[in-house]
Amino acid sequence: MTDQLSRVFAALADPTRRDMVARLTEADHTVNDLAAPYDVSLQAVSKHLKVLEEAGLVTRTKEAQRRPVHLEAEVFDLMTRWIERYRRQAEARYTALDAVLARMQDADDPSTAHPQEGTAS
Amino acid sequence: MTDQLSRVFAALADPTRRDMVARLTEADHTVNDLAAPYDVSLQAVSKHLKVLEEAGLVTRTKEAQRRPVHLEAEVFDLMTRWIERYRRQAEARYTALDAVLARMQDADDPSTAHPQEGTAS
DNA sequence: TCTGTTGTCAACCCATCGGTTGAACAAGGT
DNA sequence: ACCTTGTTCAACCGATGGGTTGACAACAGA
Repeated sequence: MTDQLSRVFAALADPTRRDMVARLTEADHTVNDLAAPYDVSLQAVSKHLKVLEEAGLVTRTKEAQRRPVHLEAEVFDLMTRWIERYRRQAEARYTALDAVLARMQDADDPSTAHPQEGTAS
Repeated sequence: MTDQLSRVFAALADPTRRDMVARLTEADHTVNDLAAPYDVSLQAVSKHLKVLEEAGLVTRTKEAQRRPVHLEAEVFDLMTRWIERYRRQAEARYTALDAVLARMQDADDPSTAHPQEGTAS
């Protein structure tokens, strides 16, 4: 799980981290500030922040002894690009190719099983 | 991690599973079919499929002894809704409030250090 | 300089994840 | 009734994830 896209998805798979991100859209926050609503230790929150940071979702600038956390919204684009790309493709298939697929399944031939690799990056 | 949104994000945090989803946008596939490009066991792929299914990303209809896997693209909306909501919020803040923030920083007064709390759910 | 605040690092615990192998099951084809 | 094909279940393994506690670093203010 080295690529950024994976890290971003993984980061947002946690409800606490999603909530943090949501709150960070309103304003920057210090770690303490950010930790307040959750009933976990400050260290746990610090870990969450580290995950978000490694995903590129937030940055921390050290300002005196407090490190305000700042949201980097551009990373969202990484996800939306991925999602939109495949969603559009899927939708196209469901609408225009509906009848065609039905026919293809009808003509399904196990011997020519074609794993369908395509680009599949 | 019980909510669907978390499950969807977690499911897509794995490159292999993302690749499967990508390929499923082109056409439905059987498990064998789907497993072909990867050099992991068939059982591993079956597990991945289970994860995708529990996230609501795919459905399997038993047809004869093979279980064709079908992509459910609507779940994508769940993510895009979440992402777009907060991205728009973040962007609004970055653009409209840019100057305001700059001025606030300028007038920065240590005694009124204002952690910027706002509503902070 | 001593103290309090803010945050991180380190070690540990337990649950989950992604992978394996081996066995089982279910539905055709012959 | 077989055997083959397609797929899943079960048990296990090492790595990772989210949580804890305890110690420590860095700076502000007295």
